[in-house]
Amino acid sequence: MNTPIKVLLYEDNRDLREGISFLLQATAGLDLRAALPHVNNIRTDLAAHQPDVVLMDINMPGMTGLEALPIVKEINPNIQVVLLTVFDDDERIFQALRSGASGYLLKNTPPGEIVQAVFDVHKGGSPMTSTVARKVLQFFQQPVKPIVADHDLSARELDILRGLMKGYSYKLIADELGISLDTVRSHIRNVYDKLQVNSKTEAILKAMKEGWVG
Amino acid sequence: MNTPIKVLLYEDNRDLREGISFLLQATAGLDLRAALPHVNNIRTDLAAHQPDVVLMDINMPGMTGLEALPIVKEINPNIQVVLLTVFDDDERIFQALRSGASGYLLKNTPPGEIVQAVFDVHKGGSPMTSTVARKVLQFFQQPVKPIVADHDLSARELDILRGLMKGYSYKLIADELGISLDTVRSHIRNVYDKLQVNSKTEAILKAMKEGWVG
DNA sequence: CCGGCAACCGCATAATCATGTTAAAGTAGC
DNA sequence: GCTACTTTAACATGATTATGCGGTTGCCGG
Repeated sequence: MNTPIKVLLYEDNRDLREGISFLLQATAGLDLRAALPHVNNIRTDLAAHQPDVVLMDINMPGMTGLEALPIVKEINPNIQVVLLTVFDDDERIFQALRSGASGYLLKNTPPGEIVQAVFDVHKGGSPMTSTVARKVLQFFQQPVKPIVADHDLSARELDILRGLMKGYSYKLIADELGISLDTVRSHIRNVYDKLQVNSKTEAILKAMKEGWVG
Repeated sequence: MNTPIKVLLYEDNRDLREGISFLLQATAGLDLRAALPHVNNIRTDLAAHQPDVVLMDINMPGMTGLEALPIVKEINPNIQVVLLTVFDDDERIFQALRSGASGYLLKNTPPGEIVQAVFDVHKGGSPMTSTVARKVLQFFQQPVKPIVADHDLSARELDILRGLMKGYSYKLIADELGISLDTVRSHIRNVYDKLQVNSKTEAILKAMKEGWVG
């Protein structure tokens, strides 16, 4: 990999922009194509500079980095975008990640690591401030839903419900569990009572919305 | 934060275990309580050492780190667990994250960073090898489903399907759309054909799985 | 020991659903 | 104009589901 990495920087704060620019320029292997104060001409910028990596502040006058991100990924999904921001609220982070950001650094990140991050994303990594990473992880762990509440369903009744949620007919469920069709009916009746519904569909929808099972 | 961080290390490979142990012991601010070759007595280990951070290999004789992880989080969710492994397959990673791992390092991580990772998790971060981080991010981005494709369902057919997904009966759907019961049947028939299913439940489940639910 | 509950089973009836067949009116494209 | 597809609709039959009203076993805790 001898060709330098083409970088585009967006940052409205002049001091910061020039500071980071200086570092990027001074780093071997990087080719800073432009350092711009706003992202309003993102399309022409991209066309003109064909960057490999875009470093982008979120909060800028005019279009924000969050708005520009989908445009970048739409034009060329191979461009790696690293967001640079002072905000670490969940909403912004997840929106950024969903839109295709490859990295998310807080502005208190040491300059050296910002440079490192450029190399990181370019070789397939995802530089993240540790607090951001933690938030992402918590997203996976949260499936420990707060409300495992009521249920009231017995083990067998859950078996039956799971059957329903697989799209099975009563007969199939009966076969699967090795019990009689009438018994399945029996259980289903009780499930309906407890869930306060009166059809297969409602039961399934409720079960899914409620989270438990499946 | 003056009290040292209490660390527990699990690693079956002797050389590695002793290498990491040495580093941890030599680091100010860390208190390596034990370095064990297997995780089979995890409960008593935890009780005896009250660690703040657990470094754990995944592949060990007897119980694996992946199996031990939920036990650790169950006993004390405040214990930060960092997994240390040679595997980077999606399955393992996501299982680990779901089970409550706070960090996930590949074994080619430089020893110095492993030590750094201990401090990281302890102060709320989530050290991750960059390739792992990337996989995690891709998880968020994938909702940009490859195919919004086929459907093939007409506008009216979608109306009917939405009715089903609200748990409505044919009759209710007919009323809602101001058409006859038989017409609803007609549409449903076509929906079933196009979705390759043959029951309300299957149609709903398929519709949800296919994503265009809302 | 007994009452309560989970799990099992049966029979019966009405409602709903699945499916076949057929067909008219409208819209769109060739 | 002809073809294709959507939307509407009717009639019919069998399958499945929803409910009602019974039962018999066990097991558990008071």
